[in-house]
Amino acid sequence: MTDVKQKSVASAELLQTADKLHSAAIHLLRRLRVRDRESGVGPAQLSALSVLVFGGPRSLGELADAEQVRPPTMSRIVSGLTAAGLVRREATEDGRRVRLVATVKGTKILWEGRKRRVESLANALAALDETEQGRLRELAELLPEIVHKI
Amino acid sequence: MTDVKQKSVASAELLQTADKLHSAAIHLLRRLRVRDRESGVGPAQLSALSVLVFGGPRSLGELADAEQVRPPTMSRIVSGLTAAGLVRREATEDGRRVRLVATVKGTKILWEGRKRRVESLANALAALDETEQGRLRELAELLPEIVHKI
DNA sequence: GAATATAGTTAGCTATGCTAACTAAATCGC
DNA sequence: GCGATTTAGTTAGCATAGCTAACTATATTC
Repeated sequence: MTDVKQKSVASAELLQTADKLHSAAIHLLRRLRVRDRESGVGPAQLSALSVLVFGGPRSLGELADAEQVRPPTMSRIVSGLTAAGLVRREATEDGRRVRLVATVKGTKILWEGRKRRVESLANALAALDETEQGRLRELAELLPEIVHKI
Repeated sequence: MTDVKQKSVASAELLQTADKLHSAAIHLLRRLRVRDRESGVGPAQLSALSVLVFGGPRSLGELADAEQVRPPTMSRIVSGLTAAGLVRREATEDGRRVRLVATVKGTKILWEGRKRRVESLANALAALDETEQGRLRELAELLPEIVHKI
């Protein structure tokens, strides 16, 4: 194993933690993508749609911020969503802004995908004991905060 | 909020957990991708490279399985890695198979990326108390098992 | 009212997923 | 031992998703 100089001291464990989270995130998404593909909606579209469904209507720029992508990227994601009839663009008083709203169809599709995901994950969780399930639930609560701070 | 019929009973909490993990994974990767881009190596390439560096040499098919992608996808990822001089293709006794080996340069680049990631994540973790840091470390151990079972 | 700032879109590049169809090598069956 | 089948990998072609640069249109500022 190559010897690498470290600036920080406490990094041996954090290094492993970071790598495991990174790797787990990659593989988790790959697994869930298989199920998500059944909806015919891409992962980025699904994630953006979920913000609109659970967080309510907002402008394209706000949605781009929430999803941590650039406006042109979100513009194209939204184009796909509107073409699929999952999101509606509404005009606002400010003629430059749009208000993006999830349609009934979009809301329904999102809930169905959510159901498929939890079925997949419930399968995996069934093999864990209750203590581990509880810890996983804690992690799910903790992660958004951490991600927000990166 | 739309009313959706549920097949399973215990899903209320699992539903939330699944969704939060999904969302956290998406946003974690988006954040870390910013740092990973400094290496000039894409996320899929980086992940495949990490398997070769930490798991040792293997064939393209094995690598595709490990990364849960189809052979053609892995074939292209490996092409990028070899073009960048990070991975070497070696012949085996079986003329159909290739042995993929991380080069010294590839190993070095991976370690540098790992360092950048942990610096980003250490920053985020600094805002957590030690109890939470410990729990996070435990969960990072748990995640790969779970992902494997999905 | 002209200059500037802000919100989104369009164009064009790269990377990464997929399936279908192909090549080449190994193995099986007779 | 030789044709048929199986296996490993590649190539071609399509879609999604990231980005920057450059553009349009609307608001705001001076």
